[in-house]
Order: sequence, then C-alpha cells, then structure tokens
Amino acid sequence: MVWSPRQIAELADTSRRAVRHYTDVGLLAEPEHDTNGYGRYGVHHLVRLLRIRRLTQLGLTLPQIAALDETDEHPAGALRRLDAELAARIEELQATRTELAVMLQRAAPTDLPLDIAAHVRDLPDVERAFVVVLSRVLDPAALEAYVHLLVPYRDDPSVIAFDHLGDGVEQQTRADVAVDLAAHLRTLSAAQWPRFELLEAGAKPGRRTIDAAIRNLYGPAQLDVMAQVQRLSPYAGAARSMN
Amino acid sequence: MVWSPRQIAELADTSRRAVRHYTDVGLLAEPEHDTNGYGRYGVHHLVRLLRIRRLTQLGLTLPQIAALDETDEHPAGALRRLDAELAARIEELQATRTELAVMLQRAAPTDLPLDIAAHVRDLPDVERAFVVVLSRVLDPAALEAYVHLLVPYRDDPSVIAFDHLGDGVEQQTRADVAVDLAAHLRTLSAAQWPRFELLEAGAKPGRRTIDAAIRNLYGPAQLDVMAQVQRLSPYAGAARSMN
DNA sequence: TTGCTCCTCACGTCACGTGAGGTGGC
DNA sequence: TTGCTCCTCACGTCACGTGAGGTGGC
Repeated sequence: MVWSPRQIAELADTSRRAVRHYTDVGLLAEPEHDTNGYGRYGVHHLVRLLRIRRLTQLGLTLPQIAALDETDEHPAGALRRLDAELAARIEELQATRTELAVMLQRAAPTDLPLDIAAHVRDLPDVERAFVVVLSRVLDPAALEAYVHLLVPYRDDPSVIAFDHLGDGVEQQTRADVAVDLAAHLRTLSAAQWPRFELLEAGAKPGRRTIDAAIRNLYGPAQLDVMAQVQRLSPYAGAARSMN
Repeated sequence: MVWSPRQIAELADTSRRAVRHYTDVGLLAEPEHDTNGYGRYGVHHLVRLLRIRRLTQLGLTLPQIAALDETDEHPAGALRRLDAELAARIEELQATRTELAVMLQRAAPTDLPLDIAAHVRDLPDVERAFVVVLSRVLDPAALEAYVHLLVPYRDDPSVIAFDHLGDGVEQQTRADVAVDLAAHLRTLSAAQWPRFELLEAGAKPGRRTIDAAIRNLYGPAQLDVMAQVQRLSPYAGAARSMN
C-alpha cells in the first residue's frame, strides 16, 4: 500500500536513486516490501524524506543531517553555523564576480593578479613569465615598485639588444650590450632610487626562486651578459631582479 | 635545476597531489625528470599552473579549462557565462539565508514550507504529517485555504474525540463521533464556503495521493468514522481533505 | 509477446586527499 | 643509521547518476 519508489521520489521532487542512497546510508528507514520485493513507502517516509531534502538544499551534508537527528531538538546552532558559512561563501563569490568584471573589461590575462596585468600587456613572453614568478615571491609593495620601474627600464635600446641576444653572439657584442645596459641601469637607479631599494629589500626572501627563474628563462649569452652587468654596476642585485 | 614538486606546489599555493593530478589529466606538461626520476619543473610550468589555479578558483572545471586552451584567445564568452552562473548561485544562497533567518527566528520545523509552518506548530504528529503531504499536492491557494480552515476545524470536541478513537471502540461510539463531526463540518463549511470550494478544487489532482496518505495515517476505527461522515455530510470531499 | 516498473549490483563522476610501500642522497 | 624528500600505485571522498542484467504483472 501507499507509495512506490517512483511515486515517493516524485512527491519529494527527487530521484529514486537518491531515495535509495538515503536508505543505504541509514538516513531513511527501509521501506516495507511487497511479496514481490517491491518497496512500499508510507507517509512517515515521505515526511522524513522531505526533511532530508530540505536540509541538503540548505547545504548540510548527509552526515551532518544524521548528527542533527541524534542531538535532535531544533538545530539552531547548526543552522547558525551554516548561515555563517553561506555568508562567507557569498562574499567569495562576490569577490570573484568583481574580479571577473575587471578581467572582462580590460581583457586581462588570466595568469597574473589584476593590478599588475595592465602593466605587462605588451611584454615579450619571457618577461611576462618572469613577472609571473615575481608576483609569487615579492611582497605587494616591492611588486608595485617593480612594475613601475618596468616601463622606463624597457624604454632603452640596450634592453631590446639584450632581448635578442642569441647564444652564437660574439664576445665583443656581449661586452657592448653589458656596458650599455649597466649605464642604463645606473641612470634609472639614480632617478628612481627609492623604488630600487624597495625592490631590493622585497626580493631578498625569494632570491633563490628568482635566480632559479632567471637561469631557466634566459639563454647562456644573456646570462653571461647579466653577469658582466653585475660586475660593472653597483646595483647588481637590483639588476638581477630587473631582468 | 629549477623546482621540485614541493617547491612548485608551494609557489602556486597548492598541493603536490593537485600538481600531479593536472599532469595526469593532461592540463599541465610532464616535468623533466632527473636521473633519479625526480620531477623538475620550470618557469613555464609555474605560469601554466598558476593559470590553472586561477581558473579553477573562478569556478571552472578542469575540462572547461582544457576547452579554453583549445579555442584559446581571451576566454570572454566563457567568463561571461561563468559570471551569470555565479550571479544565479549567489541569488540561491541569498534566498537560502533568508529562509534560514526566518527559520531561526520562529524556531520553525524543518519539514514544511515556511508560510505553513507557523500554523501547524501545535498539531498532533499525525495531523502534521498529513499537512506535510498536502503541502506536496495542493497548489498554494488551496493550501492556504486549508491552513486557515485548520484552526476553526480543530476547535471542536468532536475532533478531539476523533483523534483519540482506538480500534477497540464500540459501534455506537463511532456513530456518535461521526454525527458530531458531520455537524461540525456542516457549520464550518457554511461559514467558510469559499475556502471549502478552493480546497475541494485544489485537492482534485492529488486525490489519490491524499487518500493513500489518509489510509496510511489513520486507524481502522478512524477510517470507519470518516466513511460514516462522508455518508452523513454533503461536503464529503472536503471532509476527506480535512482529516 | 510487448511495455512498463521494479529489483540489485556495481562502476562512473569530480578534484583531488591520503596512506602504502619503496627509493635516493645527506 | 636516521630523516627528509621523492617516487608510483591505488583506494577513499561525496552524493548520487547511469547503465547492466534480470524479474513480475498487465
């Protein structure tokens, strides 16, 4: 008598499998069985099933629902905790939406924090990758200093020359590029000293990571030139972060 | 050279297992391997890993991220769809919170829609269960009519007598209760005729479900009395929904 | 006989978590 | 030798979805 599996599932707006699952895990009592083995559910099953559905839709897990039954009473504490979780979750989603909106608006890349993304739109791939690494090891202040130095830094022929250094390039060419680059860095660091200091300080904890990235990103000739720049320039550390 | 599994995982604020998983499903390139078989990750792995993490945190599934890579370009369309989903999700959560707030305030039961819950606080278990069933088969208007009829209906000694009918009770007693109940229903239906009609109409589609619930909830003596009431009363249908 | 509903396994999903058992370099 | 990190299976999680193969009543 009363309801078949399909019927009770439909009455509760759910699936037969879900009903089965609830009985499997012990949340819902086994139905009575007809002689043919068919399950037959009564009103108390439906009431119980609706309660389970209601609580799962509120976001409780099945074990949580089971726990509620044992402490029984009105589950005010659990609901309050749930509400706090929901509030936090909503905050997260809101933040995500804000981020999405900015990304859509600026057509920003998806591998960098938003505030930096705008500054690196036109960098070569290698440099962009380097900024990505820096974004993981620099503190926000140092990172900001870096991205602000980036534009004036790259606005010099020596940097373009450096970018295009192939490994077959001659010693003399390398030395020339190193000299030019060192001079450029000297000028830049004089003009922007506070930022260089910020960057220098911020790069310290991630030194090893930064150096590893540099060795991975640049070719032998470029690494050679960077070493020469270090010998030429009093701003060696900053220069190593710069490239 | 460059980074071990642990190091790259930490640089991306994630776990070694997650990194492994991404390579397993083909999202992240296999790392190079040292002679000892240890994986070694480079900057391009890190850049890729950070992109994956960013997109998963935005709520994309891994297959979705893989699909993005194939169409490549800036994933504006996907992000817009994502935003719409997030908006919908936030709405749901907000609605849930509102519901939670009301539940907490009223200490409402968790197996009934909110607007009905208040009306059935003091019902006996059997009657409450019956209301739960009705809440699944009546349209909102009929359900409201029902809950409004409930208070005046239950405000009569004949109903209390009906509630306590045991199966051993004598024929004469049954007949007496039936007569009283029928009289009560006549009075009530005269006073509240529009609501009776609404209820009658709304109960039609769920008739079989309602009858099944009644057969399941009430004892033989009670069912017997209900049958007698039906014969006595011109409002038989309404009476069947009433109990 | 065909169609429909029911049954009970049991594997699949999703994004990893979590040991289990073993290896390599200090 | 002890400790630490790494490796590769491979099962576990969560709430069911989805066939697979078979049965019972019209």
